[in-house]
Amino acid sequence: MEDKTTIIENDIFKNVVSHAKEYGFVFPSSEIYDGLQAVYDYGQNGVELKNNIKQAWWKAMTQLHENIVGIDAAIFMHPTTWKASGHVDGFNDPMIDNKDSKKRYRADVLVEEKAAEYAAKGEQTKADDLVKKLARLLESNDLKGVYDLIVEEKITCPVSGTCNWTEVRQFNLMFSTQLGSVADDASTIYLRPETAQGIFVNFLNVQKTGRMKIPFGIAQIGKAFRNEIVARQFTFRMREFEQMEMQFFVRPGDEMKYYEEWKTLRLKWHKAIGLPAEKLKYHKHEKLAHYANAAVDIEYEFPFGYKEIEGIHSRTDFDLGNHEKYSKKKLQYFDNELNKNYVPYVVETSAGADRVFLAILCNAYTEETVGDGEQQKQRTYLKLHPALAPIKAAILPIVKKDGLPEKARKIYDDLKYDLRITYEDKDTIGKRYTRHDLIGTPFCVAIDHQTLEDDTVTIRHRDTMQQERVKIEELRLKIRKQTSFKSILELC
RNA sequence: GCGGGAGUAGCUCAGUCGGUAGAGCGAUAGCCUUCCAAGCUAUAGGUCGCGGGUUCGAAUCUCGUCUCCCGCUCCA
Repeated sequence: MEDKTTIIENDIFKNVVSHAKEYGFVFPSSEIYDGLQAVYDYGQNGVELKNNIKQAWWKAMTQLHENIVGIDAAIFMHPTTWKASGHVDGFNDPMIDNKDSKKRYRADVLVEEKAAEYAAKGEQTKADDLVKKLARLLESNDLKGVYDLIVEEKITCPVSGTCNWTEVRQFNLMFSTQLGSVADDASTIYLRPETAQGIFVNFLNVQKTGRMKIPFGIAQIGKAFRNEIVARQFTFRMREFEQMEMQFFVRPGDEMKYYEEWKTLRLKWHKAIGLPAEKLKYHKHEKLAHYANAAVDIEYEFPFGYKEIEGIHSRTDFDLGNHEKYSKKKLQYFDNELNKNYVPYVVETSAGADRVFLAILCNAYTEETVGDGEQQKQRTYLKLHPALAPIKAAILPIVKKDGLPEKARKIYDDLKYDLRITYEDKDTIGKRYTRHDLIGTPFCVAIDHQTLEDDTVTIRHRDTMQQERVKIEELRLKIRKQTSFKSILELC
């Protein structure tokens, strides 16, 4: 029973992926060259949808909170940034696999365990030598040396008991590149693995120039890059992805209060953009990252299971504190009420734009059987929130003659400055309705012969297929009202 | 990284015993048409993922490689 459900759900996901490609939402990157693993491009409809999601987030953050402002920091940052953040040391692990048990280990951990074994047996010198040797090899990035050491020491896999190892590979989280036209070691920099650090290094700039008073937040939307061990599930886990992050700076000791507040507010936002409450849940982290003292994920029930779409972390003063240490610049705030300086604590909300996009797309994808008996047929459409839909309305003359196209063009030209709309007169009206259902256009405006007589048109609603007749002059207000971000923001 | 499955037109897929590739939908240009993809005509689109090998001949057999999917592993 459960298997059957999984299969059906996987089919639905496959359909969503196909649909995303066929209707211009998401294409595999460099597809003509066979694609590039875990990299995807957004197509003509995808970019509109994604931009709308980002706007809904940006407005919810900056427009609705007078104490939150936005920035747009560069992707390139000073290399020391990543030492301070812990990314350089924390995520450079040498990995090794045992070919018999198929288990993967941290190579350095295997050697350290061996050393501990020696120590336990009272061979302290031997243990110390081994640890020193390992440190030297890691220092010089000598992976072959680490492998040789493991073989030399006859370290076996605890599961298979064999010494049949693969070579030692480096797991590098960050992508590196060269800054400047002359390549040398000194100019190696990283593509940022998270946007947060761009906010932290600008903490004082924003606080001072914006005269921000704690508590306050800095929001940012931007690309981030990570090498993933396994990159899978379509756009869910990509090497290049976009984050929507907000760092909220608070008085030390207040962090749990704001952590709870943002936990609630962020869930509300996901509901407001159309994700159903029953498919959203919190997932509390038991194991915390090096920088956090509390962490929770907001998960959405994708066809392939509950997965994280946003993380809310209490990051303490870890980041600002470390940047103080490494930069030797004081990153503190003078609190008038307390009459003292301190390094603020940080509550982070970090949503994946691509993940929210995928959740919205999965949720919107609807296959329905409509009609009875012989008339019964399948209908596929995207039930997108009107404010998020790539195209807000299609302007369609019911036939391509009798002056209807001209009349429709006039309406289109009049509305195009206010609304993202399209004009189409190819094919029967039914086909055109269907085409727009498939990309989630909420409204289709039909111009018929009656229009020529009394300046009224019909509006056909995507979800219900119901039509209403309205005056041309009412169109603008009516469509703008229903596709405006206000309907989302009011729920945030 | 390991194991399993797959890759043929934009999409979904056929393709027999090895004999130089098809359908449906979609697209394009028209015709017809007053409301939900279904009428008519025409057209475009594929070195069968890529590269070797076997063969007179490979979409088909074989080896390698790349990409995707499922499971394991790892993960902030």
